[in-house]
Amino acid sequence: MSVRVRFAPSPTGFLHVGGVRTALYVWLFARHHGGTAVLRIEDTDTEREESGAIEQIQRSLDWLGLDFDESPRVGGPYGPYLQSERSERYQTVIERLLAQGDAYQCYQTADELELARAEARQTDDPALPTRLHRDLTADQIAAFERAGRSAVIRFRTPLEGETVLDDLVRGRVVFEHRLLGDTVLMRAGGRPTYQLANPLDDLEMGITHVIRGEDLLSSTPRQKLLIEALGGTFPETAHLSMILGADKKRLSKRHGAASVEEFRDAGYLPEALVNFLALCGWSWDGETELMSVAELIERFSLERVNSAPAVFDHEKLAWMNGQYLRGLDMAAYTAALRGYLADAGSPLADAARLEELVPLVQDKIGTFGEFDALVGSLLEQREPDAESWQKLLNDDHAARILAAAVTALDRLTVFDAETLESALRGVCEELEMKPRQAFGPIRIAITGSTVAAGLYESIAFLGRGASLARLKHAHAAVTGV
RNA sequence: GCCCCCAUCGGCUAGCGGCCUAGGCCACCGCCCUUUCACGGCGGCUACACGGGUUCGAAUCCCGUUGGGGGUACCA
Repeated sequence: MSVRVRFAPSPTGFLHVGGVRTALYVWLFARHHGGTAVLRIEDTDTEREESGAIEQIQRSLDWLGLDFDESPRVGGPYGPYLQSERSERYQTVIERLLAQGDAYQCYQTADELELARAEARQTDDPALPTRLHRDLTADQIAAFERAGRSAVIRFRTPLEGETVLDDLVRGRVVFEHRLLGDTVLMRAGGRPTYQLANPLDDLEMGITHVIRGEDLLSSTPRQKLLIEALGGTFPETAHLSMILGADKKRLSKRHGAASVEEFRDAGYLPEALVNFLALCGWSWDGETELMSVAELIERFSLERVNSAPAVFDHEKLAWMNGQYLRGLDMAAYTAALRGYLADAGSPLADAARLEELVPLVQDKIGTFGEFDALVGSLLEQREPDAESWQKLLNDDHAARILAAAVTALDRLTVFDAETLESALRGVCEELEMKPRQAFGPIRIAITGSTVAAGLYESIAFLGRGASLARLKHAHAAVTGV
């Protein structure tokens, strides 16, 4: 049987790293097995839905290169892929469950429920409050209806026995039925809950493997029972551990979880994020770190997914991004950089000589976000970094050095990095100074900062006129003229 | 409270009874390279949560404790 897996986010906001990791594993699993990756949007809770969230999720997946075979956008044979458009199916199933006696109306008010829950805390039957209306007589139902109460539909969970789950990453997990409670399948307003829509859609969409976060592990037995009541076979499951923040707390939207788009905006490459996330909870041989998407697809397996939670390691991601950046050829680097700058709204995106700067920065920066600080001043005239400039002004040798540099560079007819190097080394000899000492003021004069790309290359890029102008400007500032 | 999951260096992890005086990567600390910052190279630091078993032998299996996480919604 062909593998069919799904990623089923709810549109409550942006896609964060935990969600993406799940999406990635789902996608890798599908691709590895030559199966089908489905994207389904679980928008059963209109209250929590955020407008634009679906588009944002789709955009993030696109950026990462996770193409889903069936989705709200591209459609597919099992659509619609928006739960809000599948209402009649849920209604049909509810009627069937009611007729079978596997579901029933529950008329409890919120207050009654809360009271019952408070009382139940003292007993050894925590699920009791959920089944108070499980055996209502026809008269009682009629009375509630006459009183104008509306009912939710609950699943009649077996009171005895247990459900065993053989999870692909967690192994055997056993749940006692008496602790499960009677799940609400349909809200009073007639809209389904996740507990109904999710497993039912999995069944109807022919999903073979459910790959999702561990936060959904405890709802699994209820879903399995429901599917079995419907005569269906519950899919295999793989529950992934949570991704934690530096404080070991679960990463979530309200807990410092970065959205995919934040990584894009910070200058990360999608390939790097994918590689990194793949390794966040999975490993191939424990040694190999850098893997292309094709390699990930070939090597990915649920068996090698780690069951322990993982702390999101920003440092390592940054390192990995640098590895990817350094591996790009000049054309690809330029294109990616230009794209990044354009997205960031930087005027440098249109710079004609952008490509010439690639050799100056490629080995130095870990994200495109660092590009501007390093060489931005070579592309446009800017105010120097205040701290660096102060350092220049405080340097007793600055005036001599800058004067000598102006003289030396003024003589040059060829203005390439090599010529500049020998000329500047000549300056050092003339002044009897170490390059370390002499180049500081020159760098600040040229780039406006103590931290910059290679000095000779920077000067060469700037060109004779601009370089001399900057050196003279700095000289004037230092001598107070 | 109750239920479920998890537990190897600071972080990500390898390890599925002897190959482990525990390997790789990131970070960190030295040194080298060097025009700053980086990159790169070399070296170093540091871990099997604890207590009981099982076994000739345990990081690896079992039980307990502790700690962390998740769930306990007419959220997903």
